[in-house]
Amino acid sequence: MPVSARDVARVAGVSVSTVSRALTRPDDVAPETRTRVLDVARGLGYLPNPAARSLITGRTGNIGLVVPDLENPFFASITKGFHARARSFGYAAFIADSDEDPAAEPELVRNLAKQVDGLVLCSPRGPEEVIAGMARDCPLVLVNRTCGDVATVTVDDHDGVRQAMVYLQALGHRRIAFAGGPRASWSNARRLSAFRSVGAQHPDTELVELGFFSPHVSGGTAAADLLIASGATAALAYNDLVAFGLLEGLRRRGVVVPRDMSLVGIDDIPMSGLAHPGLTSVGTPLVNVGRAAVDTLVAMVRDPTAPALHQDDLPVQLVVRGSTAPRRTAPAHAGPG
Amino acid sequence: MPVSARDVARVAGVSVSTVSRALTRPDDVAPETRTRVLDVARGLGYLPNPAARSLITGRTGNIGLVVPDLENPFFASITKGFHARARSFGYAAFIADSDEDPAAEPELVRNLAKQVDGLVLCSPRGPEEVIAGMARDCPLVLVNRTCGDVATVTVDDHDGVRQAMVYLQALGHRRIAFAGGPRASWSNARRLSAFRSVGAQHPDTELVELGFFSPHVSGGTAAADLLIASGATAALAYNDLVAFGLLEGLRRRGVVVPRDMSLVGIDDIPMSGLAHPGLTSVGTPLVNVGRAAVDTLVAMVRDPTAPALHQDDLPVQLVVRGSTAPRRTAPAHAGPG
DNA sequence: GCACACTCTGCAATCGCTTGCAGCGCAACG
DNA sequence: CGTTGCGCTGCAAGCGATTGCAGAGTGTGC
Repeated sequence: MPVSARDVARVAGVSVSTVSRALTRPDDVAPETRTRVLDVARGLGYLPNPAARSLITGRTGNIGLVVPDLENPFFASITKGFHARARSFGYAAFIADSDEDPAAEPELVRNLAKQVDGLVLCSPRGPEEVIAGMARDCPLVLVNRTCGDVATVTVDDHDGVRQAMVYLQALGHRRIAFAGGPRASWSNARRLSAFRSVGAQHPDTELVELGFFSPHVSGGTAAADLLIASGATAALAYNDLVAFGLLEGLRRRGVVVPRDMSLVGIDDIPMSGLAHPGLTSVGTPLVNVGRAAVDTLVAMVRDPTAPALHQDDLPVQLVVRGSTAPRRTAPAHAGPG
Repeated sequence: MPVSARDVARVAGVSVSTVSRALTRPDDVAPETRTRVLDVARGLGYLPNPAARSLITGRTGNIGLVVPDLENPFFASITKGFHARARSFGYAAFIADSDEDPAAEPELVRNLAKQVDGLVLCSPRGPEEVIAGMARDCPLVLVNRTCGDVATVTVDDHDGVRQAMVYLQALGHRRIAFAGGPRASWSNARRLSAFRSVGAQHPDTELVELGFFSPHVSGGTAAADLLIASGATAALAYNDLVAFGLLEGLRRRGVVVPRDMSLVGIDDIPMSGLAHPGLTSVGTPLVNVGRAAVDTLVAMVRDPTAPALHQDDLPVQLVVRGSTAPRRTAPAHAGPG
């Protein structure tokens, strides 16, 4: 039933080699032979068997993406960009979801390693040694994480946090809280350190670190009461989901955003514009991150000898919406000052 | 660098055949030989080359999923379920995003067909003939769509719409609008027909069809003014995203949900619980849909002769949140009745 | 007219694995 | 002790493509 190069060869009256060449190196074959072969191939609906091809060439024409959670809009957007770019390069895309389990990462990578030309590993949670090990299994690009000289794509977390804090300060906030993400998260470490370093440059502003929370809505709801108790008038969340959780938790306690509390998220996932109030957030070019990762990977595959690329600190841009407002001068339980 | 069966054979002092058998049919090999081979294989970090294996067995160990939009939380959840189930069966997962372009569907399927044992095609928009054609390319399972005797997984749209409308009627609403999805959408056709048929059973309730809209938030915002003009006191949206758009559009016009208008979505995507007010929605078991699709596909692959499976009308359950309320007896601009 | 160069095509080896078949050794049986 | 049967292993033939090499055919230059 499936049509092979032999069939095309027979019908076109040439050898299999010629069929192969007509498809892969058209210039090596006489024009009229080429068109005849290609016509027959098209007519028969011939598609080369990728397994056979990959067996001999060593290349698969596939690349893969490993993320912690496909349902998380942050990774969903990256995945979208990844697939679109992969397709434009002619690559098919494998996907894997580690379910936030660091132990699953190396297993997924190993399973995929042999059938891809390279992998993108997104926000891996595992230790450095493990990541270095995976990089040995197959060409690897890290997103939101660095590890030795493994290729990377990262966003400018520091500048993002800076933009958010400068903006909150401009609104008059002088006590700003940070609701962190997972303790083991590389992004969280970066954001937290940016939070501290920006704060250190503004002695008139007090910082409050609320702690480490799950990177989901539940993390934010858990942090909400701590935020209220902290006395801060504004908060920066590890990401938008945590910010949503804060929003929800605050609402339950009757704390009105942005009147009583300003809230800033990070990532600007698509739903952030839909919430009410709209969430002010540090806009990350999510789809571009996916694209950039593919570009980096393709560059590696095409020239394996080149030094690892590092597309570091992709620019971010604060998107101001309804969750931030000037600090109220009167206490929260009174009317507007 | 990569270790092949030959390497394992040499080290273990056996032939390649024995290595192969030790891995694929352990019972055919003497216990001590088997353990020796397996130990050596593990020690060398041997993993069989999937291309070589697939070349001869005809099976790839991969399955694929084609969706219209990975960023849409609806499909993201299905994708998550798909991947989890695939992995539990030992399959690796290809993913493809048609970007809502019906013409892309057959192309993506064709590109993937040779390297998967089967594909799941989610909410395809293309015409029947094209879908039937794809089903010829490789084992296919349709989600949210039927086509001849191609295997399918569908949810009980009719009952979902019925639950929503019965609930709205119980709240006193007697003029109910439907903001439809894309004209070519099979799901929309089903939901619309359910809307009509349920309405027909309740002569005291007037139905208003607002028209066809894009299945995104933008579709809902576009429909909002039509909804206001319709005189309806409650609306059912094609899906949650459209409902969000309605919510936003109504808010802009000062129409308060649920006080002035009750809103019900369909799908109950994860973010629906986070919105404010929380969106009442027909809960679809999204992750289960992904799982069910994989189960169906695996059954097909294991027994290609069996008749196509149809997991039709997976049960749905209305989830009531804050976007629905009893109909106000006084006009909207007055205080509560 | 001959040699040489060049273009195009086919032969055959090869990628790494699976699998039918044959062969070997051993135990049981007659 | 010879035969049979069985359990285990190796041989070798593929799977469907790619590709180095050789050879056929044509054209060019001398």
